Amino acid sequence: MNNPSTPVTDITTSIQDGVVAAVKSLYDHDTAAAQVNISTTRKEYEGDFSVVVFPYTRVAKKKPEAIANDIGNYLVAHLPELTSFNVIKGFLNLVLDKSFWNKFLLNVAMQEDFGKGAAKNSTVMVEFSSPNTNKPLHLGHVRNILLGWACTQILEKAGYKVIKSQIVNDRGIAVCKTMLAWQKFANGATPASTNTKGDKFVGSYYVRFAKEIAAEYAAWQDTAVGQKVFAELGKEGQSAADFFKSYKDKYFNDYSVLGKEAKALLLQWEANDPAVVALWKKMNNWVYEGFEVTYNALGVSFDKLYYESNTYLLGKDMIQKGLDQDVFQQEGKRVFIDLEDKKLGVKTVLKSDGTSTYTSQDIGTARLRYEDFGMDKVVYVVGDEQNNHFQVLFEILKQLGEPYAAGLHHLSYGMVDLPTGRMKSREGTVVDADDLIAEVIEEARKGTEERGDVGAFSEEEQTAIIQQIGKAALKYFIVKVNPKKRMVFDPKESVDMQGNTGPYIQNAYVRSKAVLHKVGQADIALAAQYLDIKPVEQEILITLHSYPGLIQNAAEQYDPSIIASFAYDLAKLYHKFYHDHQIMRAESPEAKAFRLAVSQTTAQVLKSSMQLLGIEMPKRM
RNA sequence: GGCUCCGUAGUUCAAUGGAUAGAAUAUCAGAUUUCGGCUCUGAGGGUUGCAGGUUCGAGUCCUGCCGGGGUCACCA
Repeated sequence: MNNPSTPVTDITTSIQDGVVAAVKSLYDHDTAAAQVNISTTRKEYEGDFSVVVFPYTRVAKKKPEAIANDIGNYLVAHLPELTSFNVIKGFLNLVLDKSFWNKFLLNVAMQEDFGKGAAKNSTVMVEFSSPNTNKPLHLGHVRNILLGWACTQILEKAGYKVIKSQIVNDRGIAVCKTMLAWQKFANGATPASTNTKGDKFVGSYYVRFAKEIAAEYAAWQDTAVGQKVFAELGKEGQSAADFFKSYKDKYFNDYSVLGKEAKALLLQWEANDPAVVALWKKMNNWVYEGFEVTYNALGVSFDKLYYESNTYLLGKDMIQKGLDQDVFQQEGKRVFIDLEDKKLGVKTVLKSDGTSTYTSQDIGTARLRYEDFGMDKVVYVVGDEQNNHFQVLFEILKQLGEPYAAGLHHLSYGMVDLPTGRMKSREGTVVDADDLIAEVIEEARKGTEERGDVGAFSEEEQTAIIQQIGKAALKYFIVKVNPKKRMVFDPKESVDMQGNTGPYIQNAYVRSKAVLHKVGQADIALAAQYLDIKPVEQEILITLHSYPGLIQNAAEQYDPSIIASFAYDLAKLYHKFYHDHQIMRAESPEAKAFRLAVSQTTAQVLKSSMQLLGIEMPKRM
């Protein structure tokens, strides 16, 4: 039963196993250890862990209190770590020997890699960020990136081999619109010549195209052709404005001069026209340079990049395989899958001209990834508006019998709203990622200067600390929310330093480090003799004890918010501990040594858990 | 309309089917302070959208409503 990642130390599994044995021995009934309901004892009762015994009333045919007594006696007799128990209703509260906690702290929690799960011999690819090359990153991407990054860190810590990847949407009509606008209106300007960040520079031409075509469209509406179209196709009683609003796409395809040029560019690109491809490469590289700056600011990186320009034609052989296996149906050149029975509708995978779709691309890309890495799990970090797409994709890959099909997961997250409502590009309420990062850092700078407590450091150190604080505020604010929930991002609250925030946790870390710095390292031999563990100290130990299990939970559920709450709880407890107990002038040398060990471990675990969220700890604040 | 996710203090968020639903923030009251701003202590604040059901036990599971989001493309 001894899992290498959780040696003797994981007392909860010992208790669960003990309960299984007790139930077998007392009532001759088999239960699974995982089914044993165990939790930490609530503060108002005596004990460390509690077992809920209600589930055994049926097999024992006794009152819950009697069962709890039976099992309690059995456990105390069989588990040396247990000293006593008490029973309240159906709850069996178990009291552990103080030496258990002492040993746990000194022998287990203090280990450098505490929390690290046993190697799982399983490779998981996490796909996140996955931007378009015609738009700079915004607040929505920030949530995606932070969630994705945190997942990679958590999975790695849990014992998986992790590949960080993104697929760049670098082709298509939108990209051609941007290129066209640059050709027509830039006069050869570059990011360097205009001193503009590359992605912003390119993005501005995408916006420029939208403006130009809107003007073109408006002018066309007054022409004889435009009026004729309205007269012929406009519905009874429909205003010209309403009609032309709904006619926009049709106009782009059938009448627009700019639209025609953009489409011609796309055809040239697909035909590998050297001049077009060269321009495309040049502009995309500007974008990548810009993205790199933002990724660096957020502290994320990737192992493998996929480009849609390389993958958009993939998947045809998979489609053929699916046709051979009768997974897909065909109608002329069009290939589709009928998933009505799964309530997922009918999805086209190849269009009637035989060209690819989003679905076929993703089928091909999944296969390519498997050939590249042989992973058995893939996590797609993508917004919840694509739930249907991924359900269909996963179902198809399953029916095709892909070996990794059982390990596919869509980490679907909700949109980020502003207090004023949804972000809308048309109304200019989109929060730019770079602006946001700059803003939180600026706010951190103001806060730090007001308190004036980094004055002793060099300019360089101050800047580093301020950046760490600002980024922590932003990252923690976003990642503490359960991913699947739509969240409200209040810029004001995001830079708060008080309460349930990143800087608050950083503060606990800095405080514990300062204690160690001032008072010295823990004397382990001396600390081992301290058994009069105080309630707050005990709470810290119980919290630390839960860390490895929570990492596994967070990895299984792909939910970084679990780690965020853990870090906050630990920070809060440490602040309280610091407030309640003397360290330097502790009542005994043993107590002092023990409290230093608590401080040291808390510092290390705070750092470790925040690192899982992509948050750095400053040296001082 | 079909499918799906969400609905918890004023607000933003917690709560492996377990004990009296918790934090933060805002508010109020004290304390402290050169400050209406920083810090500390405390208080109030809830029929967990509604109605049923399952269970020893439901915020959590099931059914039906109500409200909100998303999605129902030969776009990506």
